Amino acid sequence: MSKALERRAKLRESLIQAGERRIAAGGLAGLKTRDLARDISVANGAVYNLVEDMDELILRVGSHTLGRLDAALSAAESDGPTSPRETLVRIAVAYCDFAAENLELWRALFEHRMAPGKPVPEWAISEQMNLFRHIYQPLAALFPERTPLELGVMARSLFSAVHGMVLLGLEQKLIAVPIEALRHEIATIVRAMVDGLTPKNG
Amino acid sequence: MSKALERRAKLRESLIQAGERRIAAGGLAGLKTRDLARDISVANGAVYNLVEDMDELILRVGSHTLGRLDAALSAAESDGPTSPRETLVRIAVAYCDFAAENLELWRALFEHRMAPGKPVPEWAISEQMNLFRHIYQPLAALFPERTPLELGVMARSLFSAVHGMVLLGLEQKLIAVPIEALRHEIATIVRAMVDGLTPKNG
DNA sequence: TGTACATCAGTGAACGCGCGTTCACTGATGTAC
DNA sequence: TGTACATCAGTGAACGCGCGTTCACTGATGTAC
Repeated sequence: MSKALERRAKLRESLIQAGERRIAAGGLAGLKTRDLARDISVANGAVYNLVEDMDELILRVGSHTLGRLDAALSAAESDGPTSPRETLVRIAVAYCDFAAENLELWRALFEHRMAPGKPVPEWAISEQMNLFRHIYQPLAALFPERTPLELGVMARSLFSAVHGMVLLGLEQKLIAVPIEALRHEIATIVRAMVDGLTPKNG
Repeated sequence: MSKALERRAKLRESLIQAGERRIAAGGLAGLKTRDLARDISVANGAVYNLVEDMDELILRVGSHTLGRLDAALSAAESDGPTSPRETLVRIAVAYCDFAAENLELWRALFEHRMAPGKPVPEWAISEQMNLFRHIYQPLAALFPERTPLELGVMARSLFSAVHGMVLLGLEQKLIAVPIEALRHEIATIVRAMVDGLTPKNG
C-alpha cells in the first residue's frame, strides 16, 4: 500500500504544480480541470481522487505562492540598511517586484472566491495573516510608544496603500506604469507615510 | 417614426437602469441578459436592439456610476476648510464613502474586462481620467513648484494608495473594517502622505 | 378614405460553447487461504 | 507457490447547469398611391 500512497502523493504534487503553471500562464480564468488532467497524464475524473475540488487546488497553489512571497520579503528585510524606515521601503518594493514577476499567481491570491457558502479554511487565513509580521516588526521598532493594536492598524493601512499602488500600477487597463517608475513611486510614498506618521520633535 | 424612436430611447434607458439595479444587488456576476429582459418586460433578443452587447451595457452603467462619483467628490471639495491638505482628506474620505454606499457598482468599475480583443472605448477612458482633477488641483496648490508631470505621478500614487485602503478595507475576505475606522485610517494616511511629501523648511 | 405593401421592433426557441463534477465500469495490485 | 477474491485508483462518457447571442418569424405601424 505504501507504494500506492507514494504514487498518489507524487501525482498530487504534480497536479498542484500543473495548476501553478496554468494560473501563471492564463490566470485563474484559464484554469480548467481537463487541462490539468492532461498535464499530468490522467483522466478527467482522476483529478477528484487527488483533490476535493477546484477550490482546494487553488488554495494549495495560493499557499505555495504565499510561501514564496514570504521568502522574498524575508530576503528583502536583511538586504540593506537596518533602519526600520528603509527596511519598510525595501519590503514594499520587494512586494512590488514579487507581484510583477508573479503577476497572475499574485492576482489569483486576491481574485479567488470560494464557492458560495464555503468559508476560507483557517489555515489559509492564518498563512495570510502571518505575512503581516514583515510590516509589523519594523513599525514596532519605529514607533515603540504605540500599542499593538495601533501598530496593527498602521500595518494594515501601509500594506493596503502599497497593495493599491502595485495593483493599479501593474494594471494594463489604463496606463501600465513602467516597473522602475512604480518602484520609485512606492519608495517615495512609503517614506512619506513613515515620515508623516512620525511625530515631529524640535 | 419619432414615436418609435422615443419609445426605443426610453426602453434603452430602462435597460440601463435595470442593469444598474442588478449590478448593485448581485455584482457583475449577477448580471444576466434574461433577467434584464424580464425587468423591462421585453423578450430575450430585444435587448440586442437596445445595446450592442453586454460590454456596452456595463460601460453605460459604469459611466453613470462615474458621474455620481464625480458629483460626490465635487461636493466634498467645497464642504469644509479650503486648505488643499484638508480638501484632499475630504476627497479621499468621500471616495471611501461612495465605495461603501455603492459597493457593487464601484467594484464593477474595476472588475469589468472587455471581451478579448475589444479595447475599452475612448470615451470611457477619458471619463475615468477626468476624475483625477479632483486630486490634481489640490496637489497643484500644495506643491506649486512641481511640474505637471510630477503632480500627475503624485496624484496617481495618492489615488492608488487610497483605493487600496478602501478595497481591502471593504473586503469581506479577511476582516472587514468598520467604516468609521476605515475613514479615520484613510484620513490619517492621507495627512501623513501629504506631510511626508512636503519638504521641511526651518 | 381605403388598399397593398414595406419596414422593422419585438419574439422566444434554439444554437453554441464552456466546464465542474459524477458515476458505472475496468483492470491492476495486493491479500487471504 | 497458486488460486479466488477484494479493493480502489483510474477511466472517460455523460450529466447538469448556465448563459450570451443569433435568427427565422410575426405583427404592428406607417407609407405610397
